[in-house]
Amino acid sequence: MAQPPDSSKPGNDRITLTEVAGHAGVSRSTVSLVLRGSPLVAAETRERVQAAMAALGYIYNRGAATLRAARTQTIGLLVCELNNPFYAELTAGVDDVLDAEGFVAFIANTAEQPERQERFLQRMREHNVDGVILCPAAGTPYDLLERLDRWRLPCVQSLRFLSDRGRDYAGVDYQAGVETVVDHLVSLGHSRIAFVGGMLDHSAYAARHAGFIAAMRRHGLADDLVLRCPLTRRSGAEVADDLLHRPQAPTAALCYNDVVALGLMLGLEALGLRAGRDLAVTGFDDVPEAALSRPALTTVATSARQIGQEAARLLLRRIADPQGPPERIILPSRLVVRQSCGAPTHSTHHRDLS
Amino acid sequence: MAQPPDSSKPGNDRITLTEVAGHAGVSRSTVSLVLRGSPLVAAETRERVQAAMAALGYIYNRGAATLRAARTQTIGLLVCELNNPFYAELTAGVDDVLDAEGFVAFIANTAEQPERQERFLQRMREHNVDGVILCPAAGTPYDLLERLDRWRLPCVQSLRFLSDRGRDYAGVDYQAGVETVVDHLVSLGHSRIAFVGGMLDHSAYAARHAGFIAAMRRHGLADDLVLRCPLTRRSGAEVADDLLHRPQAPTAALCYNDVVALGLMLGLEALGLRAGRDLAVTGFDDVPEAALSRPALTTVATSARQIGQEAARLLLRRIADPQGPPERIILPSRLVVRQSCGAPTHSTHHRDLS
DNA sequence: TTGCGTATTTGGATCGATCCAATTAGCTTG
DNA sequence: CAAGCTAATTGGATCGATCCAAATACGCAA
Repeated sequence: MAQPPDSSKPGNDRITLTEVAGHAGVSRSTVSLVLRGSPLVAAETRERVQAAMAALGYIYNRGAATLRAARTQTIGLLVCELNNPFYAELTAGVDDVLDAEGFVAFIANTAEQPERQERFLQRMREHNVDGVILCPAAGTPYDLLERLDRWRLPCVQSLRFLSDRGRDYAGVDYQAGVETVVDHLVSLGHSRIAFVGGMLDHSAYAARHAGFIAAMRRHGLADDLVLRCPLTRRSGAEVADDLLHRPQAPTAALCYNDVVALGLMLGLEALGLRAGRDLAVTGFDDVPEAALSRPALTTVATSARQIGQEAARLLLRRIADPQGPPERIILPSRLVVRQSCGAPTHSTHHRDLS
Repeated sequence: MAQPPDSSKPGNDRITLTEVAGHAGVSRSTVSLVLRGSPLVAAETRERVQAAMAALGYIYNRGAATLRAARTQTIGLLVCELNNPFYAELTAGVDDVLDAEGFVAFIANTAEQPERQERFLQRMREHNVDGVILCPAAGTPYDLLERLDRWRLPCVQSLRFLSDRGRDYAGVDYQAGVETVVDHLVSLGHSRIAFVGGMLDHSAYAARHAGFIAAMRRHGLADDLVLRCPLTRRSGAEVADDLLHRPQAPTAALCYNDVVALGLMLGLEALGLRAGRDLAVTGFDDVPEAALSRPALTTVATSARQIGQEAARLLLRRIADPQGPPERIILPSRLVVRQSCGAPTHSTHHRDLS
């Protein structure tokens, strides 16, 4: 209460490069070279400088460096729904790669709101990030990519894209994944298959829908049973009744993702029905709970963490070489057959655990 | 191939404050004042400057500002397992509050590795963050907090703490939560209750364990049935057999968190047993899948997002006033009774959905 | 000894903002 | 009308690093 708050002036005691230089008996410039690992400086000098840095507790001031140099070793990561475990896993993958390269990421949850996304991008520019990884929010204006170009801000799109022509992208082959599911359902004897879920328009929806259409046509089946609904358990459950009480009720429901599929299964149960017996149900993503539900959910596994890693690698490459050829990395997905599609399985005791 | 790459020099075309000043016909200093919303500048001038900024597409260079001013409007967020949906939700909460205040967060996944945590903290210092939110990795050396003090780096601990004496903290009342569960189990007639799960030592484990001990003693029951195991579904499942084949087998298992509880239920099933009938099982966290399992899991709901918001609010307050009194925010938890503890419930059709 | 190439080190200018003391403009008021 | 006051604006120094051209040291051949 009586102590003067003078001593708390922020940052007044920070060691600078000049002080390190004084302590080591060399010039500022030499210390700077050591800092950046230049081969120009003699081994003996380097050691002396490093000792001085350690002795004084020197902390590199990246902000000061940024003012003169071009790079900040910093990127922005914009995801559309951070609370979705899938994106959390992706973020962890990004972090894996960045950590190894000495980069750090600003995180932002755009919550599917383009204006929030826009605000965050401006903020990233103010902070001078070297680039961004972007999962574009639904409704993102189409000129965003050109604006990023004009800003000279390297960008890797992930999971979704506004346009991937001539641009870096890391994602999953949604279309092939959905086609595999259709093929599997058809092989089990289904011909009336519904595509369920997905409300917002973006490339990830378009790709899955295209996969559905393509596979159904390939098998000569009707491809017009498409029910759009929000990606929540609740709406998945609500769709059950609607689905079964139409003139030509489907015998299988291929859901946009696991969340909707799990909801649909609950909805069936509430009607006294059972997935896999009364209606084949499949999901997409292979979230942990998919293995856990009863019946366990047939779904498509996508490796979120790996996608994050690839996206980060692509961005670092793009930052290092802005002129290089664009790359698209499309990871395969994998069909995981469980009980919800009614396929014969061997034993309920051999469930996969995490 | 033949075009000169000269035009791609990064950042050579960035508009500076001086150029804005020229365009608006005022001095650098005035523009700077406008930028910081100073009341000193006349309304007419302010508008002229703002128009100039808009016309030229000026982007504030926070790095340059940081060099002179104290603040970066930047914080670090260190979580111990980002892939856990709980932490993802927390991160989203932090982002909510920061976004509103114009701050951004660096994210890092320490993956429970103290050395990774340390590396990241150094990096944060280099980037001159105004403060950090820390969920300390298990095994963090106890002097970390004092070092943070010495560095004058404001820190809010969240979910776990090394020490909360005289320090800011935002978390959940784990102890009370566990006690509520014990009370509930006892009210259902259980007296042999096991505490299952948790391998690493940190405050979040200690608090839950203390809650177990306290409540069991209060009821005059034996408190020595404690099984430690990693927090995965698999180890939860593996524990089932061990649990039931001991001399005085428990009739209830209070699990460290939902993941272990869900695993344990699968383990029971593999033995031909059923949670809620052969063994009461409870969890902690109320992750989405808890409502979804069969039987649905009795658990304790903690509001991750809200904790993130509170942690961010605390940190912003601390940054604004480094000398202010420390605050501890302990959010209550809420018992959610479902079927896995064998309590009578009304109908299986009234399941909560997300 | 001189000249020259290579290896190492250095000082001054610079990046783009903020801080601060000083200046100018515009009004009152005695 | 000069003095005094407030409101608004300004230029120079500064933060802590990097860049770059120039200086220095050293070894070796002519």
